[in-house]
Amino acid sequence: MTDENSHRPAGRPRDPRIEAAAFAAVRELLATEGYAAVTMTAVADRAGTTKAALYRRWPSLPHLVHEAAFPDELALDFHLGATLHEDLAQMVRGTRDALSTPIAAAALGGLLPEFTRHPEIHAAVLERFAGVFTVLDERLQQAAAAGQVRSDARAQDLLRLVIGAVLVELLLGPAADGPDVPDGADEDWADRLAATLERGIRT
Amino acid sequence: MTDENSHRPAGRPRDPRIEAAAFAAVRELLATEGYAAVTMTAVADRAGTTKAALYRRWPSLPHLVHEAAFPDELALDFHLGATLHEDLAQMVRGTRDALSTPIAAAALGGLLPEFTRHPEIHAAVLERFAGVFTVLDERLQQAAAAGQVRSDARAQDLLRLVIGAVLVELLLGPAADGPDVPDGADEDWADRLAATLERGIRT
Amino acid sequence: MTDENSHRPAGRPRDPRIEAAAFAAVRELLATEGYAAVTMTAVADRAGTTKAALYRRWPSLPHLVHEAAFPDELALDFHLGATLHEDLAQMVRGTRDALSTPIAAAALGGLLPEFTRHPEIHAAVLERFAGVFTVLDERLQQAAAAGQVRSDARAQDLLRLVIGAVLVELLLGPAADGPDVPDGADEDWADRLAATLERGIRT
Amino acid sequence: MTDENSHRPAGRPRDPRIEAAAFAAVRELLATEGYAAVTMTAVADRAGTTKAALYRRWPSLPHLVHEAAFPDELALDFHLGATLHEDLAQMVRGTRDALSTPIAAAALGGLLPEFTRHPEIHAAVLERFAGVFTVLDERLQQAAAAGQVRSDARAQDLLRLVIGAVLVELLLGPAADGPDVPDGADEDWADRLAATLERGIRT
DNA sequence: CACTAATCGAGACGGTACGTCGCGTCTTGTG
DNA sequence: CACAAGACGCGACGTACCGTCTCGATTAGTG
Repeated sequence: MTDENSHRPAGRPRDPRIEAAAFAAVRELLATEGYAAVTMTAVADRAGTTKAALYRRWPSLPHLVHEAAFPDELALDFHLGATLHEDLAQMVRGTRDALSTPIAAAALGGLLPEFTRHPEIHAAVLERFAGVFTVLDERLQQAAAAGQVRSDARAQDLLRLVIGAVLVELLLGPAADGPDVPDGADEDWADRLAATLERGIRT
Repeated sequence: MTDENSHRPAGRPRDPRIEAAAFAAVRELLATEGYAAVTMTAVADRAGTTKAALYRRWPSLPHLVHEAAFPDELALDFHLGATLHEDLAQMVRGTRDALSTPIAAAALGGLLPEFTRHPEIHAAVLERFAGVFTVLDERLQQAAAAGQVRSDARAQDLLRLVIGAVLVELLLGPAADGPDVPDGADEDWADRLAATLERGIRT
Repeated sequence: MTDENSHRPAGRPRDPRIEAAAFAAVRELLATEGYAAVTMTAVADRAGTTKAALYRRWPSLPHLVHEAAFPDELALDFHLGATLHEDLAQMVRGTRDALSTPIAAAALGGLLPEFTRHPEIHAAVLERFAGVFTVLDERLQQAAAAGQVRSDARAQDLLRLVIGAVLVELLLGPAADGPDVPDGADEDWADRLAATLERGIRT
Repeated sequence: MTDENSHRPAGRPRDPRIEAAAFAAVRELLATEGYAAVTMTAVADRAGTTKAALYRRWPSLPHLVHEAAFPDELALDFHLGATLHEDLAQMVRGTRDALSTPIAAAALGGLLPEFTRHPEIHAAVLERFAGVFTVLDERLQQAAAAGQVRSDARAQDLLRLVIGAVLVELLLGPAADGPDVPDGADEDWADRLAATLERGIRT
C-alpha cells in the first residue's frame, strides 16, 4: 500500500541518532587523540552505544572512519572562468583544505594501510575526487580549444600531481604535526604550485 | 692506549645475525603478507629469535620496518649532463623505482601513518632523499646559470612534486596492489611527468 | 513482578563449560606437573579457552587454583558419640585425607605463600574448616560438661594443632613427594596424635 | 709447595665480599618487599655485583634465599633442667622466634613451593631442626627414665607438633601479615601449647 | 491483541599482539 | 680463574582490540 518499492523492513527500525553520534565520536577521537585511539570500543563508548550497533552499520572500523572523516564528495565551490592560473590555484587550495583538516589528515594516515585489505574504501576515497576530476577535465578541454594548453595535457595527470603535492606536504612535510594547514602549504606554496603546473601544460 | 671513543661497549656483544635475520623476516613478510602481517611476534618467530631481542635493538615496530625496508640512502646512479628533460626523467624513474618495489611500497603504506607518532622515522625517511636533493639542487643552479630554468625554481618544490606523484601512484593508484611498478607509472608516465615539470620551470 | 534481586546480569551469560574446563585443567596440572606448571597460559591452553576468559572470572591465578583445588567445604562425615579418642582420631584422619590428596597437597604448597598477598584466599581456605571447628567445638563442650576435658580446652587450639601436624607431614615430611598419604601420616600416626591430644586436654 | 692437601684452585680467587653482600641484599629484599621481589637481578643490583657471580655460587635462586634466610642451624640456647613444662615452653618459644622473624617467614613462604623442584633445600631446611631434635630426644629419655613421661613419647612427633603449630600461626594465623610475632603466638599461646603437650606425654 | 522481526544495551567469546620481566646460560674484555 | 656487563632463548605476565556471539528488553509493523 504505502511503499513505493522500498517497503521498509520488518522489525524495530534503527535509531538514526546512532549514526550521527558515531560520526561525531570518530571525529572527536581523530582530532584529539589520533587514529590509534579510534577503536570500536572507544567509539561505541563515546557515542553512548555499543559495538554491535556499529557493526550492524559498518562492516569494519575503516569503513566507519572513512564515512565519518570524508562524509561527502569533495565539493569544491569552483568559480571558474577566471584565468587558468587562478582556476588551478583554486583546485590546489581546495584539495589542500579538504585534506589538511586535522580530522581528514588523521583519517587519511590511518586509512592508507587499510587500502590493501579493503579495496572498497580505497575506491571510495578516490571517488571523492571524481567531481574535481570532471570539472578539471572540462576546464582543460575548454582551455585546449582556446589554444591555451597543450592538447596532450591530461586532467588525470594534473590532478594526481596536485593530490601528490598535498599528500607530501601532509605526510612528509616538516610541520606535519601541526593542526591545520601545514606551514609549507601556505598561499605562496599554492601559487607557486599552480604557476608551475600552468606553465607545464600551456602551449 | 686504545682508541677511547670507539672502544666497544662492555658485555656480550649483540649477535649480528639477529639484525640480518630480522631484516630478512620483515622483508619477506612485507612482500608476501603485507604490512598488517608484520608484527613483532611474527618477525621474531620468522627470524628465529625473540621479541626481547628485537626490542633491544629497535624501540618500536616502525623503527624496525623502516630500517629493513629502506636500508640505505637512495643512491641514484645519476648520469647527468644530458638534457634537462632527461635528467628530470632520470630522477622521476629513480624515485619511482626506489619506492615501488613491493617491499618499499608495502612499508610506505604502513609507515606513513606512524610519522605522527615517531618523528625520528619521519626525518630518517626524508634523509633518504637528501642525496637526490643535493644533486637536483646543483643541476638546477647550473641550468639557471645557463638561462635554462627560472631563477625561482626550487629543488625542494620539484622533488616534492616528484615524490608526491610517485606516492599517489603507489598509494592511490588503481593498481596499487600489483607487484612492482604500478600500471600507471610506466615509462610514458615518467616522460610526461618530466616534460610537464621541465616546462613548468624553464624560462 | 519478577524477583528483582535475583535478576540475571545483562549481557551474554558466561559459558559454564569454561569454569568446569578450567578447574579440570588446574587439577590435571597440579596432579601431573606440580604447582609450578600451573600458569594462566597453561590452564587456558589445556582448558581450550583464553587467558582473557580466565581473568574475567578470577582476579589472579591463586584465586583460580584455590577454587579448583578446594571446591567445597571440608565436609567430614562425622559419626560422633563414640569415645573422645575416636572422635579426635576421626578429625585427624579427615583433615589428613582432605589435605593430602595429590591435588590439594600440590595446591597448598603453592598457595600458602600467596596468603600474604591475597588475604581473601587466606580467609577462604580457613573457611573450609569452619564446619569442622563447629563440630569440634560442640563435642568439646559436651565433653567438658561431662567432666571429661578441661574447661580451658579450646577447639581453636586443638584444630590448629591438627592442621599444623598435617601440614608438617605434607610440606616438610620426608615423603612429601609421594602420591597420596605421606608415609609418616599413617593410621598409627593418627592414633598417636589423637591420643596425645586427648591426654593433653582431658581432666 | 704451599698447599696442605687442598691446593687452592687456579685463577683469580672469589671475592669474599660478594657472599656477604648477596646475603644482605636478600634479607633486605625479603624484609621490605617480600619474596616476590627477590629476583636474581634485584639481588645482584642491590649487592653491587652481577647475576653471573651469584650463579657461580648458588645453583638457583632458592638456594641463595635459603642460605641467606637460614644461615646457620637453629641454635636454641636451651637452659634445660627446669621443669619439663618450662623446657617444652622454651622449645615452643624458640621455634616460634626462629620462624617468625620477617625474613624467615617471608623466605619460608616463598621456599615451600620450591621444595618439589629442589629436594636438597627441603632436606637442608629440615636439617635446621636436627639440633633441636637431639636435645629434645635426650630430654625425653631422661624424663622417661625419671618416670615423668610415657615411654612411647617420641621426640619426632612432639617436634613436628610444635613446628606445625608455629607454621599454622605463621601461615594461617589471622595476623600473618604482621611483621614479627603473630598476635596469636604470644606468651600465653606458648604456655598453653606447652602445657597441652606436656599433659599429652606425661605418665 | 497476539505475533513476528529487527533493533537496542550489555557483555562474554576465541584469537592475537602488545611490551615487560625473570630465569638461567652464554660470550665478550679486563683483572 | 673471577669479575662486570649485558645479550641470548624461553616463556609467562596482564591488557587491549578485533569481530562475533548470545542474552533479555524494546519497538515497531502485521495478521
